[in-house]
Amino acid sequence: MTKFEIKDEDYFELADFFSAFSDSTRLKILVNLLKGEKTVTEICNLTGISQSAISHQLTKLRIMKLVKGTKSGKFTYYTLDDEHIETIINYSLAHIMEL
Amino acid sequence: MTKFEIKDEDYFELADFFSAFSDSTRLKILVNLLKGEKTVTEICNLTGISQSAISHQLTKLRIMKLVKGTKSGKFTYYTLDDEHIETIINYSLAHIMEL
DNA sequence: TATACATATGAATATATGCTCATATGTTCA
DNA sequence: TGAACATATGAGCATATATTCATATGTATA
Repeated sequence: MTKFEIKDEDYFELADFFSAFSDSTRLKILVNLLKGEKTVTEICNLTGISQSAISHQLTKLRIMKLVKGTKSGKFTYYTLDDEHIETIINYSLAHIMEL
Repeated sequence: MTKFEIKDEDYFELADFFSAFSDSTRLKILVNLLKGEKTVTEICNLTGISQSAISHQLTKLRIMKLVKGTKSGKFTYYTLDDEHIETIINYSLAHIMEL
């Protein structure tokens, strides 16, 4: 049971948070980053999704503070920037597996 | 760490699952149902959202098997139909409160 | 230095989504 | 029975979203 008051703006913030996980491309990116740091090209190869689409989604994930990108030479190394991602994805994955 | 293989279709299913939580109206409905069974009109009054909008979103939540509606006379009593909802919402709520 | 590689990003487009409005269906009760 | 109430749903509309295509920027290397 939710024990505290949830303000109207909290619902929008919460909806935005869940939106980050509501797209298969972003989920694929996040799941791949669970295994460790990756460059954009590596994520493209692992997912089979175009460079542009991956880059656009990484930008969104960066804005949402879920991933972090570190530039080094011609590469940008991406890592997860939020410790809750793994728990939420694994919990929800276990959930849909039950169905 | 995710220990098993995630199939391509699983990503779409997972994205659909998160989509259920990615709208403030649906979140408001779900949070209100955490407190127990409610009729459509009660949810409208508690949220200040129109009957039509609530009914449309309840239909979506029903299709996604997150809520269940039981007709009795002129009322339809809605309840949560998935034990994971409370955990996921509370965990994510705690998360955004940290920011 | 010229070329290939790595990444980011704007514009255009197609599709999805959520709301309102109107209305249909069914129930209760005076 | 007729009016008020409760809910569901289709159509239309406005907005959001994801992708592709083209291109810009920066780096490495032959």
